[in-house]
Amino acid sequence: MYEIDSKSAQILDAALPVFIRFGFRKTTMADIARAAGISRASLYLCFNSKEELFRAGSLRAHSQSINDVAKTLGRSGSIFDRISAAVLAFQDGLIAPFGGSDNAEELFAANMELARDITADTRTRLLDLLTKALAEADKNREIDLTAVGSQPAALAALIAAAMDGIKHTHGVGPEFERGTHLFMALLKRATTPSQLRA
Amino acid sequence: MYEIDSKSAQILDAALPVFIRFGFRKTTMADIARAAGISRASLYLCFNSKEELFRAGSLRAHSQSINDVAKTLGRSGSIFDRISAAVLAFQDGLIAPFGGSDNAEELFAANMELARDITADTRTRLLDLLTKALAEADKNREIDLTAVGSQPAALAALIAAAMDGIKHTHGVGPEFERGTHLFMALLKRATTPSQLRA
DNA sequence: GACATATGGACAAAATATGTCCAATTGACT
DNA sequence: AGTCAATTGGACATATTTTGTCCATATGTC
Repeated sequence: MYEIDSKSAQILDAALPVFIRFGFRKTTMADIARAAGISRASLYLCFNSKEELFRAGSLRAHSQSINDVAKTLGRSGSIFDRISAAVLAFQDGLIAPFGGSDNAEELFAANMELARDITADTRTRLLDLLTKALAEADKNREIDLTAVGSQPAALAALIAAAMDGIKHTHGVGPEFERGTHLFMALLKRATTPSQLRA
Repeated sequence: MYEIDSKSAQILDAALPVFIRFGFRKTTMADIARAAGISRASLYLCFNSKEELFRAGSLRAHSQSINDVAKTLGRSGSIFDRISAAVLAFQDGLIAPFGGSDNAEELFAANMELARDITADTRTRLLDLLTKALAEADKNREIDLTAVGSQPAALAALIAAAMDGIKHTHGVGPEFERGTHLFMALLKRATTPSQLRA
């Protein structure tokens, strides 16, 4: 749906570490051009402004992450293993690169200012993917949603919300992973069909 | 000799991490004021310009380091153990804080531009301290400089030069420490008075 | 040669930073 | 309450940097 030629992609890849290093505000188009090994004039041939470039970068990162999620959900394995791996992949792609940076906050704020829609769209798509995966697992009797009186979409929303909360309080390190696994274990136990339980 | 009131010191301590994070060029007086928890107006009461502030910071760092060197050389122990510890202390104080930063190069360049004299003075004082320590050890017969046909000042200069070289090629990590120890072992073996040798 | 693409440099306009100033505020001390 | 010194936000002119645009000139590629 979104097309990005290889030149633009190369520029965005070069721009990311620059934004991480300096933050959005202190990063100049000259900084990015230098990092990408091209002239400032050429840079403006691809992106009309720093805002546009940043949006493209955000879109690229979000697209890659949601792509990873779809791919991960499509693998074999139990539904919760796949969801767990997918959610971790999502965080790895979108959050981890900024996690260690002093400028993470400022960059996140810039993203909310300039690319809120992209972030919102991506979240919608994430929920969609989770919902579809849950619905299919429900149909296959791998899980039993009636046991918790819920619908796939509602459960998908809960999972995403819980991930947000865990990320928020536990950070993005290994603690996040542990929290995710625990949450998934709870979810698995709660939705295992009764005839399969011990 | 150089007086710095506690307020200025507090400001400089707050400024250091800011310079490390953004580099000299991208750091603004507003950034520093914010980090120090004071107003920009107050900041200008202490330092008349960013250059002056940077010089004061450089002076502070160099003074602290040379102070550590003097203290370390004054301890008990063999002359080479003391010199080794002193040189490591010098590097730790002056280089290590910047070592990990992406902006180390730019900051070093800024220092050479704005505070070359301070750096040169400090080096002179370092050589002086080393020279005095070596001369005393020579007088005490702990070492025998005639064995290598040298004078304290010349040997001190060699040590400092070697440290520079080791830092330059080995970096500032644990490799620097290893290189330093090896060099000191060589030096010790070479200058041990013959009547004490195996 | 024709063509598309990249470049350095120049440029005005916009945005930021610098350094200075002052009236108002704060808080400690008498 | 009154004095004093220190700190502040905000205004300000100036200087510097950044932006976004343009073009004449390379630098290949077909």
